Amino acid sequence: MSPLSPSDDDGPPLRADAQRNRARILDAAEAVFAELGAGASTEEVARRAGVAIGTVFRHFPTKNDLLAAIMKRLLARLVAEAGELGGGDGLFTFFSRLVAQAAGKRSVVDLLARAGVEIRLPDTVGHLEQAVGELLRQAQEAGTVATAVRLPEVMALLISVCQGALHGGWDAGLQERTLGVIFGGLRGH
Amino acid sequence: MSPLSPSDDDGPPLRADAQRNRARILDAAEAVFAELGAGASTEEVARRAGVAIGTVFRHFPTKNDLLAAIMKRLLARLVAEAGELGGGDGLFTFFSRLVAQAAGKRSVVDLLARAGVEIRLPDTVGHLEQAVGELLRQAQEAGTVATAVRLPEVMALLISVCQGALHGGWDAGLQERTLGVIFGGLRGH
DNA sequence: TGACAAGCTGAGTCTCCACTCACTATTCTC
DNA sequence: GAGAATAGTGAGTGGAGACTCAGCTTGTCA
Repeated sequence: MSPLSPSDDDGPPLRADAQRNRARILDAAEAVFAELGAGASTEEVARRAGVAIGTVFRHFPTKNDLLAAIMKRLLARLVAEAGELGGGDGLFTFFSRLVAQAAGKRSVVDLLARAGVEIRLPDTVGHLEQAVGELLRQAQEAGTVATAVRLPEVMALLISVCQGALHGGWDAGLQERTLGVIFGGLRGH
Repeated sequence: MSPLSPSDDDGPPLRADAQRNRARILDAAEAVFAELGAGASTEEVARRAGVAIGTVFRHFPTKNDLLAAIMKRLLARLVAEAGELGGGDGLFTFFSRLVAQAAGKRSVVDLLARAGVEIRLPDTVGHLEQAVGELLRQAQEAGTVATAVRLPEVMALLISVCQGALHGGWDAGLQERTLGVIFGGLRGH
């Protein structure tokens, strides 16, 4: 893994054009990887962003760095989303939203799956676990989730169901029924 | 997709050495893809099988054909395994065994996920659905699974949980607790 | 056992893709 | 607005991996 990518560290601030391009590249990469999976070429990202390929590599020295940067944004968004939920149904809502996203976008899941393997993002992943943990706590307090349920299996289910939704191309009905089974299991009865 | 691979069609029977090599290639491929995922090189498969790479391509004109052949064997085994189970716990046992396999081997899941995407194996996948459907029917008859549960969500959960186990590297305890939640959901209370 | 078909071999081709770098263009600073 | 620093460009490099094929080997069958 390269050292910190520009705009992450505290080095000299980026030039205006560089900031613009960096944002364009991130957006393009997110879209491209969402459509084609993490196997999509860096060239395609550059084309979509409207920059030369060299520019992509200037900002993200390796393809992995680019993936990591996207992953970080995605996770940060999820954490934010989780942070806004709560109460008895927060955890369930979070599950549903994640799955709905996963069914359409390869990136979320393709990347989620890589966390901890090729990409190291312990902090951000930790934050997500923390946020989900809080949702779990609130749900258990409200009595909508059995107290025997622990965080690791909730995370495991979250990842599983995203993977499944992605690969299986679930429609809305199947999503609902599948989650229904899991929610039943979480409730305990 | 290429036409039928040798030994699937009814053309002239394979020569003895060809049969031997075909079997070796399939075994090697299964092992290699299990370890390294479907991205492993055909060269590695040839090396492990102790044949030249040309031989692999003689038997399986494209890498996809090779993957399809392995997939077919894997699914056939799963169907056979499902066929031997039954009663109130058959479905649960099947789930547990699949997940236990998935946690160790990339192939099962990596390939399961591709069914219907790159690889076309409608018959065999259909057979698996049929076999799982029978397990579901028996479990519902025995009262261990709620009657509201339908086959599609069972398949969806099966695939999800395999994906999750694969990517997350679950240990035995996590497997058990995660499946516990799902089993609870299937039971209905 | 000889002859022919079937199968095996592996160096070589082709394509794709991550990544580089010498050069040019833009922005910033004073 | 000029000079310096920063950023952009895109043809080029290197490597990996799927797939081919001309020549050699082996099994089969009369």
